[in-house]
Amino acid sequence: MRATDGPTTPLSMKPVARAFFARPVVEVARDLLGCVLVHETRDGRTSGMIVEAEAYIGEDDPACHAAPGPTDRNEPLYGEPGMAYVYFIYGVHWCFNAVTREEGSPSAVLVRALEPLDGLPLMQRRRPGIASDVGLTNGPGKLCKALGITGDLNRKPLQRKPLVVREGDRVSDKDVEVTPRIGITKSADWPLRYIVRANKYVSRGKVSA
DNA sequence: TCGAAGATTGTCT
DNA sequence: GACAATCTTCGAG
Repeated sequence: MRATDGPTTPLSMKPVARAFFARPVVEVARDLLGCVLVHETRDGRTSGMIVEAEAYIGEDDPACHAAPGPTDRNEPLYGEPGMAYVYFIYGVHWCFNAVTREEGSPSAVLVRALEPLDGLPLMQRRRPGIASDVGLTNGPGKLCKALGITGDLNRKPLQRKPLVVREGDRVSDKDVEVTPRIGITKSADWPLRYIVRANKYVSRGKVSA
């Protein structure tokens, strides 16, 4: 299945090329599954395999931040594909996106969940009280906190440190599941959420008790 | 200048 | 299952 049969480490994987992001956003979202997000800070390195991603399709998508047209906030969406778009939400959480480009349309992929690989102790330090590794990164706000991602990384290229997306093992089509997006009110039924089937690190949106 | 909404999460009932 | 926390952004007046 994944990188369990070799000495593969995130550092031995090469960063994904900028051209990877200069494609239709739905293709990028699907292909990001299995890739590895690596963040290096002075505290150490944390990384995780992307197991859940959502596509936001430019100005024609009511749920996309670009829907109202260009503003100060969504300006990164109109910039170079392959950049980070990090924004603060609900006054509490950071969310990480990768900027893509679909025929000139400002679009992005929201990374919603990771399977932790490197720096587990550091992630746990950043998220005190979380005993299980599953709970560290199974949500967009959670993974940003675990990896130490903040607005400082907004508009930073994802091809070089400190924040890098590296090539991982490609997830086969039969292991990819497509569902409606989570946590939004506009065009919420559009099937633009891509997840690794049966992966326990995938978020569940509104968690039911 | 003011008010409302938001791509979430954790806690309480 | 329901709701509060907390703040940035944007549209309206």
